Amino acid sequence: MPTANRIVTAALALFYRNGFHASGVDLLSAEAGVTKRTLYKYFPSKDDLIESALLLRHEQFIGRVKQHVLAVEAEARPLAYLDFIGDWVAETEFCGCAFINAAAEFAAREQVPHRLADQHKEEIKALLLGLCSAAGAREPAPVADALFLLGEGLIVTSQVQGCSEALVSNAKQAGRLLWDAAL
Amino acid sequence: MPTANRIVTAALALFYRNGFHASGVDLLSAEAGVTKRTLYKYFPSKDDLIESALLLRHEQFIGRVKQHVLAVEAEARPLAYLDFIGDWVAETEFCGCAFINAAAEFAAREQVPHRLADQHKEEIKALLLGLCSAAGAREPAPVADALFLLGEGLIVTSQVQGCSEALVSNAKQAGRLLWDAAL
DNA sequence: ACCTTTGTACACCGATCGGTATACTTACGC
DNA sequence: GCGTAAGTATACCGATCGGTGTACAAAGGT
Repeated sequence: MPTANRIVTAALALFYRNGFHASGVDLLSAEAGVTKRTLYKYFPSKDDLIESALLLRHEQFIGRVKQHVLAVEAEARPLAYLDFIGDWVAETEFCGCAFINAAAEFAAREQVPHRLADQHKEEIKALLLGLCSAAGAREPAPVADALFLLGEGLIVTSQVQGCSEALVSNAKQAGRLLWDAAL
Repeated sequence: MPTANRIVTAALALFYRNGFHASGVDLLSAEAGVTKRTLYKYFPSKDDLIESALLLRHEQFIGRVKQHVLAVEAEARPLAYLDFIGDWVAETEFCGCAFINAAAEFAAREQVPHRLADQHKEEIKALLLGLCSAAGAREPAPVADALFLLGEGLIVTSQVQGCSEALVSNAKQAGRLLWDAAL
């Protein structure tokens, strides 16, 4: 694995687990198994590393969710999105959504991490809208938004309180009810 | 206003606007109009100040939501919760939920701010469950969870992407549909 | 009148922050 | 075999971090 990728991968993991401000460059380089000097050869500042880590996360995440929803027939894809979120929040390494965390730590909308979070969520919403439309919703936008919001709620609640099977199940049930009403 | 209250109020505002790690003690004391020395007379450490600020926030927030939902008849209270969230996220000073932000910055569950966030959300969920029960839901728990998740989704999405009228409206519509189905 | 409390002003502490300089090793291409 | 690029090791930079020591001004209670 090329050095730059090793660095950004390790950085993403540490940022995700530890937070952005709380992860110092010394720790980042140690975690990547490289010298601070090497890290700065590839990423001219910590801000650049944060940006690269979030871009990597975006690609990874979008890939995972697409792979999951495209594995089922078109009519089931909107609800498969909630299934995906439900599986994700149950993972032991789950630490919330990296982009929500970024928006929380970089509160100003103009800050790069916050803007990346905005774009990431926009892409997820667009994907979900397409799925709802293709699955035959009469009005795709309202149900796509509703499913998205249930997913976001599941993400942050699992982050704050830990994953609860009952909550995941209730979220899916609500999603099913909303989806059936949207056909 | 007593000095300690001035400090914790200013601290809460700054933490909420700026984040916890990003708000230094020098800035905190300046914002409170008080010397760093005075700040440390009332709060032996920054961690203590964070804890006090979050406790204040909890009291304020629970008070506001109760006041809002109790202003309408019992049958309308579950949906009035979503109305409250919808109004809140549209405020210009809105910076997300202070407790979700705290859980994001203090990722480990054992950290005090994260634990306070857990307790805060638990209290909100209990309140909502009571409202759903009193309003005549056949099974209060699933619909209470669903309304809660829609609210949490609305909070984080408005934080990341800014408040959108369409999104708020879609959240309320989904809530109405879920609530009608729960009677 | 006096003493205690409350707060100010400000210099200071060690540690850590993001980031850099210098000198050295290693490996690979031509 | 030699030059160049990649990476290491380590010491260092100024700034800021959370937190403290000290000396002094005001104000209130008795």
